[in-house]
Amino acid sequence: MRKNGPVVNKIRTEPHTEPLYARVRAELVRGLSSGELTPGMALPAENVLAREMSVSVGTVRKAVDSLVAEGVLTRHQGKGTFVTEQTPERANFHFFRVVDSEGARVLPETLREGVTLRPAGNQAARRLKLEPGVPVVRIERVRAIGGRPSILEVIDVPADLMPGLETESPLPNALYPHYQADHGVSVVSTEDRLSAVVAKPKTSKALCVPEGSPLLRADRVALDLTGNPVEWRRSWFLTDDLAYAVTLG
Amino acid sequence: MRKNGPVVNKIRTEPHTEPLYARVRAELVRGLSSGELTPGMALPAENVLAREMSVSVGTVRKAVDSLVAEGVLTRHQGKGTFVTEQTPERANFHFFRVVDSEGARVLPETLREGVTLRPAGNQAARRLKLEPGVPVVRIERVRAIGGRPSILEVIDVPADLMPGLETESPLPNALYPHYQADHGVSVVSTEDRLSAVVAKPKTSKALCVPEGSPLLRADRVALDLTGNPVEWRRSWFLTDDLAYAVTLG
DNA sequence: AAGTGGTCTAGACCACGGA
DNA sequence: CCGTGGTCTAGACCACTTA
Repeated sequence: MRKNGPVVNKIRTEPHTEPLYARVRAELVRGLSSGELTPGMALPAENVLAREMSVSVGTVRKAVDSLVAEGVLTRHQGKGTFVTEQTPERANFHFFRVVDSEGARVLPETLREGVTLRPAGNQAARRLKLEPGVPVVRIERVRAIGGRPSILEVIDVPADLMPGLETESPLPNALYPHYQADHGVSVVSTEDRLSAVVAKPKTSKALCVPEGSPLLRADRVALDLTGNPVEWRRSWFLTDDLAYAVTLG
Repeated sequence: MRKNGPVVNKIRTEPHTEPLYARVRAELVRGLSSGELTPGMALPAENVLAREMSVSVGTVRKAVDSLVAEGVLTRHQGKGTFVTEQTPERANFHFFRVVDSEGARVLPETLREGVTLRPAGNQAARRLKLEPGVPVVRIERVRAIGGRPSILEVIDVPADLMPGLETESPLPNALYPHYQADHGVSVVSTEDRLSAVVAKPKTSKALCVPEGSPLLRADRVALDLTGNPVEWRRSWFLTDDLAYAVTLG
């Protein structure tokens, strides 16, 4: 440390300006959104970033820390920092919170699936922040747990966000890795609203249960790094042997 | 910085030892669990803690950061760092995730309540990590949203953890602040398992709905800072006009 | 003005991974 | 061996609160 070091930050001029690490973070987010930084790719080393942006390593670390905490970046000591790749494992671990009666995680398999292109309904438009009537890709799937049909999913995705998605059936089991790998769309968070409903003709048929059976309904919007909605999904769960696990804190 | 500064950490001897900030954190947690640090109390200033523990301020900050992130501590610039007080607002915001059909948060009021002392059932014992038969306080409440009975709660709490709780009826609307203020028990996280069930005689009567109506059931264990279970709660929600909101990410 | 947390720097050393 | 992230320090300055 210099003896009489004011040291720094002639850069910062006005008061009430945002912290430097926020700018570094914003710059990283820009790279991530623009496609300069793609999933699986290594970031420049922290000292390199620090030099390029004329800030100290500690400031870069603080910016990277926040993105690591959000799951967007992943650090590997000795190797580097990487853009998190949405693997099926990660998608299932983070975004598919179904457990059996003992509390152990379970994984689904797809039984049937249909993909169509259609205009957005009013509700879809509102949840996806689109104009009603804009084309969306609708995916309908029946998924099984341990061989038993247990989940019906009806998914709407803005068609312009993932062109050609409607031609890609059969889709893989986990959709978020597919969105990312084939369409450059990374889901980083979801907002779910859960309620209990009774099976109506359509759901009862899909899940092979009598009409009137209780089902857990999840109404979910998936968001990307910038908070843009990228998917609207309604799921009906047969929770005889299953539960939807969440932790708050 | 000294010219040739190895500087530090003669303290640390063995390899593979835990980081210093983890020890600082552990020390803070110890103070919190032991009651030296009580809710609402200000911590010693960061530079004081640093001097006392013979570490640098940055290391203290890192330890405090993690506890702030968990909601255990709260920083106020210019004033100090405080042990988070479980206010009804905070409890409702963090741990009561019910929204109306527009997605706006709603608050419940208690309609009826009964408190009894009884031996722990097998399931309660397993969820609370107790021996079966150990005394627990059971709280049963019917809660209303907008005047309509909407939630039935059956709550078991280890009696030795909160002596005299069974005599404190009527209990306040939010229980976690009460646990903390009157019994020194701070809930910092919960684990919920959600499923859909149909109303049985007891629940249908409590919520004034026909038997067979679909209800959202939440099976929750509340944990303190050290991960100890302190409450087991089963709630039945009438989700005609409500939903249970969660965000994943 | 004094005391607190908030930001930022510069530089040391450690632990890990790969050539 | 070298480059990477991980930990830690010492010290400066800023922003906010309180007296």
